[in-house]
Amino acid sequence: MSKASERAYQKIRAMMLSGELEPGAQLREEYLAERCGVSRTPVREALNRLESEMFVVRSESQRTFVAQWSLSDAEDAFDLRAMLEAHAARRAAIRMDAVQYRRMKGHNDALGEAIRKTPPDVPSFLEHNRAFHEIIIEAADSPRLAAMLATVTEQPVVFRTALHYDQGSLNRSHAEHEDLLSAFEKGDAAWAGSIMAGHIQRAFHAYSEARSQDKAA
Amino acid sequence: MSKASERAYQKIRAMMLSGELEPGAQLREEYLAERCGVSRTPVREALNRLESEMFVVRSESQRTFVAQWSLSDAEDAFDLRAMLEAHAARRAAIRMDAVQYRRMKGHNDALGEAIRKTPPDVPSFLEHNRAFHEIIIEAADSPRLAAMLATVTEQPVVFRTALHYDQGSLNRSHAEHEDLLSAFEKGDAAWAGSIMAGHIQRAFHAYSEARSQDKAA
DNA sequence: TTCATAATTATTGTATACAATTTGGGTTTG
DNA sequence: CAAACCCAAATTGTATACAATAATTATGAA
Repeated sequence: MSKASERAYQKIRAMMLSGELEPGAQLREEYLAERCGVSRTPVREALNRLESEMFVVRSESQRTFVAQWSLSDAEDAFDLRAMLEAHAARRAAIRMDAVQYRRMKGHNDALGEAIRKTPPDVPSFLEHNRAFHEIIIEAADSPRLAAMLATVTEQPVVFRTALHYDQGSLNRSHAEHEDLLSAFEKGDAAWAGSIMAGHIQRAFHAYSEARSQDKAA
Repeated sequence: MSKASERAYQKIRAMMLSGELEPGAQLREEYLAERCGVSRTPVREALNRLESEMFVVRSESQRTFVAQWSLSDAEDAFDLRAMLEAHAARRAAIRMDAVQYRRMKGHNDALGEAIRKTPPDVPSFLEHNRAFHEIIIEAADSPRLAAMLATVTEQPVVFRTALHYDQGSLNRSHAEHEDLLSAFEKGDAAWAGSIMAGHIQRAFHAYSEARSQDKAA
Protein backbone atom coordinates (compact mmCIF):
# COMPACT_ATOMS: atom_id res chain seq x y z
CA MET A 1 0.00 0.00 0.00
CA SER A 2 1.21 3.42 -0.86
CA LYS A 3 2.29 6.14 1.50
CA ALA A 4 -0.86 8.17 2.11
CA SER A 5 -3.19 5.16 2.02
CA GLU A 6 -1.05 3.23 4.47
CA ARG A 7 -0.85 6.24 6.72
CA ALA A 8 -4.62 6.67 6.68
CA TYR A 9 -5.11 2.97 7.37
CA GLN A 10 -2.76 2.94 10.35
CA LYS A 11 -4.16 6.16 11.78
CA ILE A 12 -7.81 5.17 11.53
CA ARG A 13 -7.05 1.72 12.92
CA ALA A 14 -5.14 3.29 15.81
CA MET A 15 -8.03 5.64 16.53
CA MET A 16 -10.36 2.65 16.77
CA LEU A 17 -8.02 0.58 18.92
CA SER A 18 -7.42 3.48 21.31
CA GLY A 19 -11.15 3.92 21.70
CA GLU A 20 -11.11 7.44 20.27
CA LEU A 21 -13.56 6.16 17.67
CA GLU A 22 -16.12 4.15 19.57
CA PRO A 23 -18.01 1.12 18.25
CA GLY A 24 -21.02 2.28 16.29
CA ALA A 25 -19.57 5.72 15.53
CA GLN A 26 -20.04 6.96 11.99
CA LEU A 27 -16.87 7.53 10.00
CA ARG A 28 -17.10 10.47 7.65
CA GLU A 29 -14.49 10.47 4.95
CA GLU A 30 -13.86 14.18 5.00
CA TYR A 31 -13.32 14.20 8.75
CA LEU A 32 -10.95 11.25 8.59
CA ALA A 33 -9.07 12.86 5.71
CA GLU A 34 -8.51 15.96 7.81
CA ARG A 35 -7.41 13.94 10.84
CA CYS A 36 -4.99 11.88 8.77
CA GLY A 37 -3.63 14.81 6.83
CA VAL A 38 -4.47 13.28 3.45
CA SER A 39 -7.28 13.63 0.92
CA ARG A 40 -10.40 11.53 0.74
CA THR A 41 -8.97 9.22 -1.93
CA PRO A 42 -6.50 7.34 0.30
CA VAL A 43 -9.02 7.43 3.15
CA ARG A 44 -11.48 5.59 0.96
CA GLU A 45 -8.85 2.96 0.16
CA ALA A 46 -8.13 2.54 3.85
CA LEU A 47 -11.83 2.19 4.65
CA ASN A 48 -12.25 -0.49 2.00
CA ARG A 49 -9.42 -2.43 3.57
CA LEU A 50 -10.82 -1.94 7.07
CA GLU A 51 -14.18 -3.15 5.83
CA SER A 52 -12.66 -6.33 4.40
CA GLU A 53 -10.99 -6.86 7.78
CA MET A 54 -14.34 -6.21 9.47
CA PHE A 55 -13.04 -3.33 11.55
CA VAL A 56 -15.81 -1.24 10.06
CA VAL A 57 -19.21 -1.98 8.57
CA ARG A 58 -21.17 -0.22 5.87
CA SER A 59 -24.86 0.56 6.00
CA GLU A 60 -26.98 -0.16 2.96
CA SER A 61 -26.55 3.47 1.97
CA GLN A 62 -22.77 3.08 2.06
CA ARG A 63 -22.14 5.01 5.21
CA THR A 64 -19.33 3.63 7.33
CA PHE A 65 -19.38 2.84 11.05
CA VAL A 66 -16.95 1.36 13.56
CA ALA A 67 -17.92 -2.30 13.91
CA GLN A 68 -19.64 -3.43 17.09
CA TRP A 69 -18.51 -6.88 18.11
CA SER A 70 -20.96 -9.03 19.97
CA LEU A 71 -19.68 -11.94 22.02
CA SER A 72 -20.86 -14.33 19.32
CA ASP A 73 -18.97 -12.29 16.72
CA ALA A 74 -15.86 -12.72 18.82
CA GLU A 75 -16.52 -16.43 19.24
CA ASP A 76 -16.97 -16.69 15.50
CA ALA A 77 -13.65 -14.97 14.86
CA PHE A 78 -11.78 -17.11 17.39
CA ASP A 79 -13.41 -20.23 16.02
CA LEU A 80 -12.14 -19.45 12.54
CA ARG A 81 -8.76 -18.44 13.85
CA ALA A 82 -8.42 -21.72 15.74
CA MET A 83 -9.21 -23.68 12.60
CA LEU A 84 -6.88 -21.65 10.39
CA GLU A 85 -3.98 -21.62 12.83
CA ALA A 86 -4.33 -25.36 13.40
CA HIS A 87 -4.17 -25.82 9.64
CA ALA A 88 -1.08 -23.59 9.54
CA ALA A 89 0.52 -25.60 12.34
CA ARG A 90 -0.10 -28.89 10.54
CA ARG A 91 1.47 -27.55 7.35
CA ALA A 92 4.33 -25.97 9.27
CA ALA A 93 5.11 -29.23 11.07
CA ILE A 94 5.85 -30.84 7.71
CA ARG A 95 7.69 -27.91 6.14
CA MET A 96 9.59 -26.16 8.90
CA ASP A 97 13.39 -25.92 8.54
CA ALA A 98 16.02 -25.78 11.26
CA VAL A 99 16.51 -22.02 10.99
CA GLN A 100 12.83 -21.33 11.50
CA TYR A 101 12.76 -23.75 14.42
CA ARG A 102 15.64 -21.98 16.13
CA ARG A 103 14.04 -18.58 15.61
CA MET A 104 10.83 -19.85 17.21
CA LYS A 105 12.75 -21.31 20.11
CA GLY A 106 14.50 -17.97 20.59
CA HIS A 107 11.23 -16.08 20.67
CA ASN A 108 9.66 -18.48 23.12
CA ASP A 109 12.70 -18.28 25.42
CA ALA A 110 12.47 -14.49 25.33
CA LEU A 111 8.73 -14.75 25.97
CA GLY A 112 9.52 -16.91 29.00
CA GLU A 113 11.90 -14.27 30.30
CA ALA A 114 9.26 -11.58 29.87
CA ILE A 115 6.65 -13.37 31.96
CA ARG A 116 9.07 -14.36 34.73
CA LYS A 117 9.53 -10.72 35.63
CA THR A 118 7.40 -9.10 38.34
CA PRO A 119 5.29 -7.61 37.06
CA PRO A 120 5.33 -9.52 33.75
CA ASP A 121 6.53 -7.52 30.75
CA VAL A 122 3.31 -7.77 28.74
CA PRO A 123 4.43 -5.72 25.70
CA SER A 124 7.46 -7.96 25.34
CA PHE A 125 5.26 -11.03 25.73
CA LEU A 126 2.94 -9.78 23.01
CA GLU A 127 5.77 -9.03 20.62
CA HIS A 128 7.49 -12.40 21.00
CA ASN A 129 4.16 -14.20 20.90
CA ARG A 130 3.33 -12.43 17.64
CA ALA A 131 6.73 -13.29 16.15
CA PHE A 132 6.36 -16.92 17.23
CA HIS A 133 3.01 -17.30 15.49
CA GLU A 134 4.25 -15.40 12.46
CA ILE A 135 7.02 -17.92 11.86
CA ILE A 136 4.47 -20.72 11.86
CA ILE A 137 2.49 -18.94 9.18
CA GLU A 138 5.67 -18.34 7.24
CA ALA A 139 6.59 -22.03 7.46
CA ALA A 140 3.08 -23.08 6.43
CA ASP A 141 3.92 -21.47 3.09
CA SER A 142 0.42 -20.64 1.92
CA PRO A 143 -0.18 -17.03 0.87
CA ARG A 144 -3.93 -17.48 0.99
CA LEU A 145 -3.88 -18.93 4.47
CA ALA A 146 -1.63 -16.09 5.59
CA ALA A 147 -4.01 -13.50 4.15
CA MET A 148 -7.01 -15.09 5.84
CA LEU A 149 -5.30 -15.36 9.18
CA ALA A 150 -4.36 -11.71 9.03
CA THR A 151 -8.01 -10.75 8.83
CA VAL A 152 -8.95 -12.66 11.98
CA THR A 153 -5.78 -12.01 13.97
CA GLU A 154 -5.57 -8.26 13.53
CA GLN A 155 -8.89 -7.66 15.17
CA PRO A 156 -9.38 -5.34 18.14
CA VAL A 157 -10.94 -8.20 20.03
CA VAL A 158 -7.95 -10.45 19.60
CA PHE A 159 -5.50 -7.67 20.14
CA ARG A 160 -6.73 -6.80 23.60
CA THR A 161 -7.12 -10.34 24.85
CA ALA A 162 -3.61 -10.83 26.15
CA LEU A 163 -3.90 -7.70 28.27
CA HIS A 164 -6.23 -9.65 30.51
CA TYR A 165 -4.03 -12.70 30.94
CA ASP A 166 -3.10 -13.56 34.49
CA GLN A 167 0.19 -15.14 35.48
CA GLY A 168 -1.17 -18.65 35.12
CA SER A 169 -2.41 -18.06 31.60
CA LEU A 170 0.89 -16.52 30.58
CA ASN A 171 2.77 -19.54 31.90
CA ARG A 172 0.40 -21.88 30.19
CA SER A 173 0.86 -20.09 26.86
CA HIS A 174 4.59 -20.48 27.24
CA ALA A 175 4.26 -24.18 27.98
CA GLU A 176 1.96 -24.75 25.00
CA HIS A 177 4.49 -23.06 22.78
CA GLU A 178 7.07 -25.52 24.06
CA ASP A 179 4.75 -28.36 23.14
CA LEU A 180 4.37 -26.90 19.67
CA LEU A 181 8.14 -26.79 19.32
CA SER A 182 8.30 -30.48 20.23
CA ALA A 183 5.68 -31.31 17.64
CA PHE A 184 7.58 -29.34 15.02
CA GLU A 185 10.84 -31.00 15.94
CA LYS A 186 9.21 -34.40 15.42
CA GLY A 187 7.35 -33.24 12.31
CA ASP A 188 4.11 -34.43 13.89
CA ALA A 189 1.43 -32.52 12.02
CA ALA A 190 -1.61 -33.89 13.85
CA TRP A 191 -0.08 -33.13 17.23
CA ALA A 192 0.87 -29.60 16.23
CA GLY A 193 -2.64 -28.98 14.93
CA SER A 194 -4.29 -30.23 18.11
CA ILE A 195 -2.12 -28.15 20.39
CA MET A 196 -2.71 -25.06 18.31
CA ALA A 197 -6.48 -25.48 18.22
CA GLY A 198 -6.57 -25.79 22.00
CA HIS A 199 -4.16 -22.90 22.39
CA ILE A 200 -6.43 -20.52 20.48
CA GLN A 201 -9.64 -21.80 22.02
CA ARG A 202 -8.23 -21.12 25.45
CA ALA A 203 -7.45 -17.57 24.36
CA PHE A 204 -11.12 -17.16 23.58
CA HIS A 205 -12.14 -18.28 27.03
CA ALA A 206 -9.71 -15.81 28.57
CA TYR A 207 -11.23 -13.09 26.43
CA SER A 208 -14.75 -14.19 27.20
CA GLU A 209 -14.20 -14.10 30.95
CA ALA A 210 -12.40 -10.78 30.84
CA ARG A 211 -15.26 -9.35 28.85
CA SER A 212 -17.96 -10.55 31.22
CA GLN A 213 -15.99 -9.05 34.12
CA ASP A 214 -15.75 -5.76 32.25
CA LYS A 215 -19.48 -5.83 31.71
CA ALA A 216 -20.12 -6.45 35.38
CA ALA A 217 -17.88 -3.55 36.42
CA MET B 1 -20.00 -1.76 -4.15
CA SER B 2 -21.21 1.15 -6.15
CA LYS B 3 -22.28 1.16 -9.74
CA ALA B 4 -19.12 2.02 -11.68
CA SER B 5 -16.83 0.09 -9.33
CA GLU B 6 -18.99 -3.00 -9.51
CA ARG B 7 -19.17 -2.72 -13.26
CA ALA B 8 -15.39 -2.43 -13.54
CA TYR B 9 -14.94 -5.39 -11.21
CA GLN B 10 -17.31 -7.62 -13.16
CA LYS B 11 -15.89 -6.59 -16.51
CA ILE B 12 -12.24 -7.10 -15.58
CA ARG B 13 -13.05 -10.39 -13.93
CA ALA B 14 -14.96 -11.52 -17.01
CA MET B 15 -12.04 -10.55 -19.24
CA MET B 16 -9.74 -12.72 -17.15
CA LEU B 17 -12.15 -15.67 -17.02
CA SER B 18 -12.70 -15.55 -20.77
CA GLY B 19 -8.97 -15.61 -21.33
CA GLU B 20 -8.96 -12.22 -23.03
CA LEU B 21 -6.52 -11.13 -20.35
CA GLU B 22 -3.99 -13.92 -20.09
CA PRO B 23 -2.12 -14.92 -16.92
CA GLY B 24 0.91 -12.72 -16.51
CA ALA B 25 -0.50 -9.88 -18.60
CA GLN B 26 0.00 -6.40 -17.21
CA LEU B 27 -3.15 -4.48 -16.33
CA ARG B 28 -2.90 -0.77 -17.00
CA GLU B 29 -5.50 1.28 -15.22
CA GLU B 30 -6.10 3.70 -18.06
CA TYR B 31 -6.66 0.88 -20.54
CA LEU B 32 -9.07 -0.91 -18.22
CA ALA B 33 -10.90 2.34 -17.55
CA GLU B 34 -11.44 2.80 -21.27
CA ARG B 35 -12.56 -0.81 -21.73
CA CYS B 36 -15.00 -0.58 -18.82
CA GLY B 37 -16.35 2.82 -19.76
CA VAL B 38 -15.49 4.33 -16.39
CA SER B 39 -12.69 6.44 -14.97
CA ARG B 40 -9.56 5.18 -13.26
CA THR B 41 -11.00 5.68 -9.77
CA PRO B 42 -13.49 2.78 -9.83
CA VAL B 43 -10.97 0.68 -11.77
CA ARG B 44 -8.52 1.10 -8.93
CA GLU B 45 -11.16 -0.01 -6.44
CA ALA B 46 -11.90 -3.05 -8.56
CA LEU B 47 -8.20 -3.91 -8.80
CA ASN B 48 -7.80 -3.68 -5.05
CA ARG B 49 -10.65 -6.11 -4.62
CA LEU B 50 -9.28 -8.44 -7.28
CA GLU B 51 -5.92 -8.33 -5.54
CA SER B 52 -7.46 -9.33 -2.22
CA GLU B 53 -9.14 -12.21 -4.05
CA MET B 54 -5.80 -13.09 -5.63
CA PHE B 55 -7.08 -12.76 -9.17
CA VAL B 56 -4.28 -10.29 -9.78
CA VAL B 57 -0.89 -9.69 -8.23
CA ARG B 58 1.08 -6.51 -7.76
CA SER B 59 4.78 -6.11 -8.45
CA GLU B 60 6.94 -4.32 -5.92
CA SER B 61 6.52 -1.16 -7.99
CA GLN B 62 2.74 -1.45 -7.74
CA ARG B 63 2.12 -2.57 -11.26
CA THR B 64 -0.72 -5.05 -11.63
CA PHE B 65 -0.70 -8.39 -13.47
CA VAL B 66 -3.14 -11.22 -14.01
CA ALA B 67 -2.21 -13.91 -11.49
CA GLN B 68 -0.53 -17.07 -12.74
CA TRP B 69 -1.75 -20.11 -10.85
CA SER B 70 0.64 -22.99 -10.46
CA LEU B 71 -0.74 -26.43 -9.65
CA SER B 72 0.43 -26.02 -6.07
CA ASP B 73 -1.39 -22.68 -5.88
CA ALA B 74 -4.53 -24.46 -6.99
CA GLU B 75 -3.97 -27.24 -4.48
CA ASP B 76 -3.47 -24.63 -1.79
CA ALA B 77 -6.76 -22.94 -2.68
CA PHE B 78 -8.70 -26.20 -2.78
CA ASP B 79 -7.13 -27.29 0.47
CA LEU B 80 -8.33 -24.13 2.17
CA ARG B 81 -11.70 -24.37 0.53
CA ALA B 82 -12.12 -27.96 1.74
CA MET B 83 -11.34 -26.92 5.29
CA LEU B 84 -13.61 -23.88 5.22
CA GLU B 85 -16.55 -25.62 3.56
CA ALA B 86 -16.26 -28.53 5.98
CA HIS B 87 -16.40 -26.02 8.81
CA ALA B 88 -19.43 -24.40 7.20
CA ALA B 89 -21.11 -27.79 6.82
CA ARG B 90 -20.53 -28.62 10.50
CA ARG B 91 -22.02 -25.32 11.60
CA ALA B 92 -24.88 -25.65 9.13
CA ALA B 93 -25.74 -29.14 10.38
CA ILE B 94 -26.48 -27.68 13.80
CA ARG B 95 -28.22 -24.52 12.66
CA MET B 96 -30.15 -25.40 9.52
CA ASP B 97 -33.90 -24.85 9.56
CA ALA B 98 -36.58 -26.75 7.62
CA VAL B 99 -37.00 -24.04 5.00
CA GLN B 100 -33.32 -24.05 4.15
CA TYR B 101 -33.34 -27.83 4.03
CA ARG B 102 -36.22 -27.88 1.57
CA ARG B 103 -34.54 -25.27 -0.63
CA MET B 104 -31.38 -27.38 -0.72
CA LYS B 105 -33.36 -30.47 -1.56
CA GLY B 106 -35.05 -28.59 -4.37
CA HIS B 107 -31.76 -27.45 -5.84
CA ASN B 108 -30.28 -30.92 -5.66
CA ASP B 109 -33.32 -32.44 -7.35
CA ALA B 110 -33.04 -29.87 -10.13
CA LEU B 111 -29.33 -30.60 -10.34
CA GLY B 112 -30.16 -34.26 -10.74
CA GLU B 113 -32.54 -33.45 -13.59
CA ALA B 114 -29.84 -31.40 -15.31
CA ILE B 115 -27.30 -34.21 -15.36
CA ARG B 116 -29.76 -36.89 -16.46
CA LYS B 117 -30.19 -35.13 -19.79
CA THR B 118 -28.07 -36.12 -22.78
CA PRO B 119 -25.91 -34.23 -23.05
CA PRO B 120 -25.94 -33.03 -19.41
CA ASP B 121 -27.05 -29.43 -18.92
CA VAL B 122 -23.81 -28.16 -17.39
CA PRO B 123 -24.83 -24.50 -16.91
CA SER B 124 -27.90 -25.65 -15.00
CA PHE B 125 -25.77 -28.05 -12.97
CA LEU B 126 -23.39 -25.22 -12.08
CA GLU B 127 -26.17 -22.88 -11.06
CA HIS B 128 -27.96 -25.35 -8.80
CA ASN B 129 -24.65 -26.53 -7.38
CA ARG B 130 -23.74 -22.95 -6.54
CA ALA B 131 -27.13 -22.33 -4.93
CA PHE B 132 -26.84 -25.56 -2.93
CA HIS B 133 -23.49 -24.59 -1.46
CA GLU B 134 -24.65 -21.04 -0.89
CA ILE B 135 -27.46 -22.19 1.38
CA ILE B 136 -24.96 -24.13 3.48
CA ILE B 137 -22.92 -20.97 3.95
CA GLU B 138 -26.06 -19.04 4.77
CA ALA B 139 -27.05 -21.63 7.37
CA ALA B 140 -23.55 -21.63 8.86
CA ASP B 141 -24.33 -18.04 9.87
CA SER B 142 -20.79 -16.71 10.05
CA PRO B 143 -20.12 -13.55 8.06
CA ARG B 144 -16.38 -14.01 8.34
CA LEU B 145 -16.50 -17.57 7.11
CA ALA B 146 -18.68 -16.49 4.21
CA ALA B 147 -16.24 -13.74 3.26
CA MET B 148 -13.30 -16.12 3.35
CA LEU B 149 -15.05 -18.76 1.31
CA ALA B 150 -15.91 -16.20 -1.33
CA THR B 151 -12.23 -15.49 -1.88
CA VAL B 152 -11.37 -19.14 -2.54
CA THR B 153 -14.54 -20.13 -4.35
CA GLU B 154 -14.68 -17.31 -6.86
CA GLN B 155 -11.37 -18.22 -8.40
CA PRO B 156 -10.87 -18.92 -12.10
CA VAL B 157 -9.38 -22.26 -11.19
CA VAL B 158 -12.40 -23.37 -9.24
CA PHE B 159 -14.82 -21.89 -11.69
CA ARG B 160 -13.60 -23.92 -14.65
CA THR B 161 -13.33 -27.21 -12.80
CA ALA B 162 -16.87 -28.41 -13.32
CA LEU B 163 -16.58 -27.91 -17.07
CA HIS B 164 -14.31 -30.94 -17.10
CA TYR B 165 -16.58 -33.22 -15.13
CA ASP B 166 -17.58 -36.43 -16.85
CA GLN B 167 -20.92 -38.16 -16.33
CA GLY B 168 -19.59 -40.25 -13.47
CA SER B 169 -18.29 -37.24 -11.59
CA LEU B 170 -21.55 -35.40 -12.05
CA ASN B 171 -23.51 -38.36 -10.68
CA ARG B 172 -21.15 -38.67 -7.78
CA SER B 173 -21.54 -34.98 -6.94
CA HIS B 174 -25.28 -35.44 -6.88
CA ALA B 175 -25.03 -38.47 -4.60
CA GLU B 176 -22.71 -36.66 -2.21
CA HIS B 177 -25.17 -33.82 -1.99
CA GLU B 178 -27.82 -36.36 -1.02
CA ASP B 179 -25.51 -37.61 1.73
CA LEU B 180 -25.06 -34.05 2.93
CA LEU B 181 -28.83 -33.64 3.08
CA SER B 182 -29.08 -36.76 5.22
CA ALA B 183 -26.43 -35.43 7.56
CA PHE B 184 -28.26 -32.10 7.83
CA GLU B 185 -31.56 -33.83 8.45
CA LYS B 186 -29.98 -35.73 11.34
CA GLY B 187 -28.06 -32.68 12.54
CA ASP B 188 -24.87 -34.72 12.42
CA ALA B 189 -22.12 -32.11 12.22
CA ALA B 190 -19.13 -34.45 12.04
CA TRP B 191 -20.69 -36.44 9.24
CA ALA B 192 -21.57 -33.34 7.24
CA GLY B 193 -18.04 -32.04 7.66
CA SER B 194 -16.45 -35.26 6.49
CA ILE B 195 -18.61 -35.55 3.41
CA MET B 196 -17.95 -31.96 2.48
CA ALA B 197 -14.18 -32.26 2.87
CA GLY B 198 -14.14 -35.27 0.59
CA HIS B 199 -16.51 -33.59 -1.84
CA ILE B 200 -14.17 -30.64 -2.33
CA GLN B 201 -11.01 -32.72 -2.41
CA ARG B 202 -12.47 -34.79 -5.21
CA ALA B 203 -13.14 -31.58 -7.11
CA PHE B 204 -9.44 -30.82 -6.86
CA HIS B 205 -8.52 -34.17 -8.33
CA ALA B 206 -10.90 -33.62 -11.22
CA TYR B 207 -9.29 -30.25 -11.81
CA SER B 208 -5.82 -31.65 -11.48
CA GLU B 209 -6.41 -34.37 -14.04
CA ALA B 210 -8.15 -32.02 -16.47
CA ARG B 211 -5.21 -29.67 -16.18
CA SER B 212 -2.60 -32.29 -16.87
CA GLN B 213 -4.58 -33.39 -19.93
CA ASP B 214 -4.73 -29.79 -21.13
CA LYS B 215 -0.98 -29.53 -20.69
CA ALA B 216 -0.42 -32.67 -22.69
CA ALA B 217 -2.64 -31.44 -25.55
C1' DT C 1 -50.80 17.51 15.86
C1' DT C 2 -49.32 14.29 12.37
C1' DC C 3 -48.37 12.62 8.14
C1' DA C 4 -46.73 13.34 3.53
C1' DT C 5 -43.82 15.72 0.73
C1' DA C 6 -40.77 19.03 -0.99
C1' DA C 7 -36.48 21.74 -0.25
C1' DT C 8 -32.02 21.71 1.91
C1' DT C 9 -27.99 19.83 3.64
C1' DA C 10 -24.69 16.20 4.32
C1' DT C 11 -22.17 12.45 2.48
C1' DT C 12 -20.52 9.41 -0.73
C1' DG C 13 -19.30 8.28 -5.85
C1' DT C 14 -16.82 9.49 -10.07
C1' DA C 15 -14.00 12.03 -13.21
C1' DT C 16 -10.11 14.56 -14.02
C1' DA C 17 -5.91 17.21 -13.33
C1' DC C 18 -1.67 17.10 -11.50
C1' DA C 19 2.29 15.01 -8.69
C1' DA C 20 5.37 11.26 -7.87
C1' DT C 21 7.42 7.22 -9.28
C1' DT C 22 9.06 3.75 -12.29
C1' DT C 23 10.47 2.02 -16.68
C1' DG C 24 13.03 2.00 -20.89
C1' DG C 25 16.17 3.86 -24.06
C1' DG C 26 19.83 6.36 -25.49
C1' DT C 27 24.22 8.62 -24.47
C1' DT C 28 28.37 9.19 -22.45
C1' DT C 29 32.42 7.54 -20.37
C1' DG C 30 35.69 4.32 -18.49
C1' DC D 1 31.98 -3.24 -25.02
C1' DA D 2 30.01 -2.54 -20.58
C1' DA D 3 28.40 0.18 -16.98
C1' DA D 4 26.70 4.30 -15.11
C1' DC D 5 23.86 7.99 -15.88
C1' DC D 6 20.33 10.98 -17.44
C1' DC D 7 16.29 12.12 -19.87
C1' DA D 8 11.71 11.03 -21.82
C1' DA D 9 7.69 8.31 -21.70
C1' DA D 10 4.60 5.53 -19.28
C1' DT D 11 2.21 4.43 -15.15
C1' DT D 12 0.54 4.82 -10.70
C1' DG D 13 -0.68 7.93 -6.48
C1' DT D 14 -3.14 11.92 -4.61
C1' DA D 15 -5.95 15.95 -4.48
C1' DT D 16 -9.85 18.26 -5.82
C1' DA D 17 -14.03 19.52 -8.28
C1' DC D 18 -18.26 18.09 -9.47
C1' DA D 19 -22.24 14.59 -9.73
C1' DA D 20 -25.30 11.50 -7.51
C1' DT D 21 -27.52 9.91 -3.63
C1' DA D 22 -29.13 9.67 1.00
C1' DA D 23 -30.50 12.03 5.35
C1' DT D 24 -32.53 15.90 7.44
C1' DT D 25 -35.18 19.64 7.99
C1' DA D 26 -38.87 22.61 6.68
C1' DT D 27 -43.47 23.15 4.90
C1' DG D 28 -48.21 22.50 4.18
C1' DA D 29 -52.57 19.92 4.24
C1' DA D 30 -55.74 16.78 6.63
